Amino acid sequence: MERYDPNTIERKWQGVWEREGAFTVPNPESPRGGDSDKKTYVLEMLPYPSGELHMGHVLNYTLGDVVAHLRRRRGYTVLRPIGYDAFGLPAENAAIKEGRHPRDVTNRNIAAIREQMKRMGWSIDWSRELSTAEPEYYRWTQWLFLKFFAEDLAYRREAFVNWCPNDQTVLANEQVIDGHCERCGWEVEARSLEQWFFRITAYADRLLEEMNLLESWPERVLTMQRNWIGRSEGAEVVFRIEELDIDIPVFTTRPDTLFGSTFFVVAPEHPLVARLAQGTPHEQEVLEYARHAAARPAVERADPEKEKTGVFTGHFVTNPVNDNRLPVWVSDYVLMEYGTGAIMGVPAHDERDFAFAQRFELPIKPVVVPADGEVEEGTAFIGHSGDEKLIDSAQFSGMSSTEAKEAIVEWLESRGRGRPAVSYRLRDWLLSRQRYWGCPIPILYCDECGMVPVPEEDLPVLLPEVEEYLPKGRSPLAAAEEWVNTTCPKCGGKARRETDTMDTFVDSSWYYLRYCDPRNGEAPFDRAIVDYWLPVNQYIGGIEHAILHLLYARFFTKVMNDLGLVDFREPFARLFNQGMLYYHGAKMSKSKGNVIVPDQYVDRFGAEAVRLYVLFMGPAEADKEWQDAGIEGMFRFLGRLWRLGLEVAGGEPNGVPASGPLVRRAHETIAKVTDDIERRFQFNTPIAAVMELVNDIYHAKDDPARAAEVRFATETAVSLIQPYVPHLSEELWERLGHERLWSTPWPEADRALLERETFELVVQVNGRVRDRVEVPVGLSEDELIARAKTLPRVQPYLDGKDVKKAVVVPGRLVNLVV
RNA sequence: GCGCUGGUGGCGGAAUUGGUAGACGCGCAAGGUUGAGGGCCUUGUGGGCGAAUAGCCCGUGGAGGUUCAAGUCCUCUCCAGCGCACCA
Repeated sequence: MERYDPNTIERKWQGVWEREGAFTVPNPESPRGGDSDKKTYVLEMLPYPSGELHMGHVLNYTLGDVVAHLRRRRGYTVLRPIGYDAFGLPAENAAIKEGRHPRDVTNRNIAAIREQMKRMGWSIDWSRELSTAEPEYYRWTQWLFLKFFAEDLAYRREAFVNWCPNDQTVLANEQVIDGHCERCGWEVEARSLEQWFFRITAYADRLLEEMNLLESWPERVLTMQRNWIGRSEGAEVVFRIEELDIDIPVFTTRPDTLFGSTFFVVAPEHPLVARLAQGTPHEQEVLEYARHAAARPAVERADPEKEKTGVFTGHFVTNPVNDNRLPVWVSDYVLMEYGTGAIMGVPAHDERDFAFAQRFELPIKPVVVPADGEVEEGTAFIGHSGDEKLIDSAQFSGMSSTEAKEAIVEWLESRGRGRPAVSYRLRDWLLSRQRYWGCPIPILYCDECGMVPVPEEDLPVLLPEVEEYLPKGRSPLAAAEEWVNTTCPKCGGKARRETDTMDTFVDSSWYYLRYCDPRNGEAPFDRAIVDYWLPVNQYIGGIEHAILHLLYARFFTKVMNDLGLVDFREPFARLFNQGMLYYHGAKMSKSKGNVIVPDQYVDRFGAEAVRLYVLFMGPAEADKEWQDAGIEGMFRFLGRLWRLGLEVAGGEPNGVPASGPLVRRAHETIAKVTDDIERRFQFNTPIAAVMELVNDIYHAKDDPARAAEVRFATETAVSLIQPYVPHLSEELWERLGHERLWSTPWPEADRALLERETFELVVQVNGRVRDRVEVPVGLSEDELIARAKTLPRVQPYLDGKDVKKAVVVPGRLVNLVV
């Protein structure tokens, strides 16, 4: 018999698909009238072309491929594009190392990845392929930036920013992990620099509220985003320094504890620090402390375990609720970036303030007590119920915490000393980078006109050629003098170009829209086409993008909705995070050197054994350990299916309508596979189900009387496994005398055949299984109990005992309680 | 410290609504096919007692509980992974 030769089969069908444009999907003629109920946009996160495709990608794209194939065969028009997140530091670093242009490195990597993807046989519409580093694409990234700029959603300001001394560039907050650069692991410094920001904080509430528009997102991703946004309701309370005639507001979530405030703290970076220190005996000490604190590494400063530090300024603020004078301190446990950069110290009810008060022997004054029970000694009493009672708080004493919050803020508001306020942990998105390989920011600086956006018709602002990519703390673009020096489009005078480039997360915040209309030269996309395809029905990617990419993309979509560019507010209706792959007990990563590249396995077992194995390994969302032996099992199964297919194809095509137990098994398998993929998003169990069917067929295939059954069941197995192994199944389908399985309607389970005439009744005595017996369906409960009692293996347990109770689960079991 | 997710044979895992624990695959063992090996086909394979393909007992990290019935629900606890963590 002809051997199963995956490489020949795979190459053959990949050629056919390409020639026939099997997975190319044109946009609807009139997208506005398109039936969006019959479309599916399946999207996987676009790869960063870092060199090679690894098994994590293989899992990601194979998942999407199964969904796409199934959807197509169920009558949907499926959009399934691919592209490359092509700008970014790794290509630039590789370029520096190899002495080549980042573009060459990137294009070489893209070519390699494309080759690998084609070899895997994914059903991608290659006509929509895009790269974010091509001028045809980044032109529109710049265009969008200008739209944001016009709306004041992109702005420039001097700010303390995260600076990575190794990569010589700034980082967004989201790219700093435990005070270290996400990419290279160096300790991040705080530096005050002029930088570009997107005003994502203006959308904080909508990013929270509009989560309810999402159909199906993992709860943990939503939680992570909620935590990241960190919305806190509270009040702004204005304290006053009489002798300096200045008001300092603070933000607090606990206005009910205002009477317990015994000190006041401002952040070392607070703009009033210098004035507070001026002329006091503490001046030198304060300024020294502020300078020192600002220069401290962020990691060290942010460690809650370390002892609190701080200095007294010599000044006092007046507490607006009781006119108490509170000493003003400077301490680095107060952050300039959150709230107002100043706090009221309430040591009795805040752990951090408690620690500070203990360190500097400041008074601790409890003003809230539990409704019942005792306060633990030596800690701050927080209280979470809201029922806690106020004491020593003037007219508010006796109120519950919840009542007092409202009453005190109201009282303050009536005196102009406070108001309700909301604070967020989320900061504006720092988007400028001092690196070469990114999208240039389309802004000019004119001596006369100031900051001037590049006119739309002058886009794209192309990346200039430079000699040297090595970062030196300023953008390498600054060296391209001819490019930097230009004329002002407003006044015609001298102007200089912005030399920073954009964070690559800007590029990937809208790529899913460009796929809809990738060759549009007039606009980033046609609105009607985008409105037809979006939202993405199923987005698939790694959990590592739970915050960064997904939050940014949601933000971009909301802004574009406000600008009238799109008519939806959330880009991704359903999100799925596949699990991480481990090898030899560790997360696969380049630095650990345990990345598995598919090629070696594709060479030996074919792409389809690899595709099958990544899905068979376990639940798609779970982290899993790659095992070489596992893939051999898949190869064996495919060989088994191959031989079965050839054997059946070589037999008589049987026109007699098939019936029998195998036909029923086939229909049960159809129901299981369809339900598992479509409803349960479970990909491993359908494979097991088809394997079971194949095993059953093997037991019947040598009986000539069952040839029709065997043929039907075999064809069903081939059809059901097609989304997983489209090449092999296509080949067998052809040999079985059919054409184009990829566009053959997905089989439907025959309800009538699923109905059974008998079932196996499980008989338990006192909850323990004692026997099983095949009985007809439709027996009454009493009849089932009677049948159960007569069973010889059950009888000994009933001997001489009364059956006190009998529980019947229809169609399943009888439990006799004695 | 707080939050989330998970813990099932030698291994990866299945068990969908509280109803037969261990599907399917790997590994291992036996038989068949074969000149041999590989491959393929068939059978067996959670643990214990047992000659047994007779039967019984134990068994889903641990301890309790609810229930006729618990891998599944509840309480406590241990372990692992992930997220957050001076955010007022």
